[in-house]
Amino acid sequence: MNYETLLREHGLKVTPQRLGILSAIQEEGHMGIDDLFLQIKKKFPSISLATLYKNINTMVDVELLKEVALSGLKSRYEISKAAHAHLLCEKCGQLKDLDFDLKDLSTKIEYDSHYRMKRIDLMLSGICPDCQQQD
Amino acid sequence: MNYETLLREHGLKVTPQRLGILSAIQEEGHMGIDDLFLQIKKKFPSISLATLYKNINTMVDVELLKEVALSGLKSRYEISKAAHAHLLCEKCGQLKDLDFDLKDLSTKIEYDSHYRMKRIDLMLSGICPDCQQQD
DNA sequence: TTTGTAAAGGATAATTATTTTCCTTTAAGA
DNA sequence: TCTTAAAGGAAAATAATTATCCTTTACAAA
Repeated sequence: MNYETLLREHGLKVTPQRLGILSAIQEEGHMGIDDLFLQIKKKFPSISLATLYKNINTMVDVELLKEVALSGLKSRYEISKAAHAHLLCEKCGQLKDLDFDLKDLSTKIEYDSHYRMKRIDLMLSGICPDCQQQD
Repeated sequence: MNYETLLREHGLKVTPQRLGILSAIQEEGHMGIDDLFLQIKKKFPSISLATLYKNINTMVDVELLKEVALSGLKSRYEISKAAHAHLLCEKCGQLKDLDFDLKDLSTKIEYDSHYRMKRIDLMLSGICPDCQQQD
């Protein structure tokens, strides 16, 4: 994926920090602010947490990133893509994408409810196979 | 609904503040901390915000309440019931239950993924019919 | 290229959100 | 009634996020 193009397409300036943020998120799939800050500091030791927050917010605003809200935990962020489901392990915190297309469901509920639908999120949470072993 | 029984069944003491919190949530369907605090102050002007937080947390811990996480907004809380979907209006903030049973879907994904599933949430968001008019 | 400028970065302060502490009060079982 | 562990309230402490202000930089127009 070309992050420079991605940023420009969303009307944002290309900066080294932004490129670093995007590649870190892409590499992990999803990241929370704190992990992201630790990760990004490896490449940019002087980056400010405020810069990270500002960039996350602007990228969410232009819908380059999507915030995944989790109950009881801080949000994670992912690079926007077609609506899909998420699977969270409540023990180890790993968040995975599920290959489950939500478009048809969204369209159906849009039709039934008369809402102009913007977004659909399906979140499953439980204990992953690895963590089940450890009990 | 009998809130005294509900509290006792979850091993919690019955207090006037807790009864007030539960009936406020039930009346509205879902509430965030701040609205809940305003509402509950009508009946208990001296209630502390810390008390509200503590009660919400304990009731979530014993699964009497469920936290509904929303991206970009503070969480809402609802009284636990069978897994159902939610519909949020991004403009007016109203959150509604959708009569959409998620059990079968959860069971299927549990089987496919080998996770021990604890929870499933389906959240749709968009603009409600009323707010569409106002544009 | 150079240059002008709006936007981005970094440090810090400020604000907002949530939790903890500590003392008083109360629910509920003995 | 008592007893006591838990709950309430006020305030302080901590965590999370945003705003401010000055410096630096991306980038487009000359």
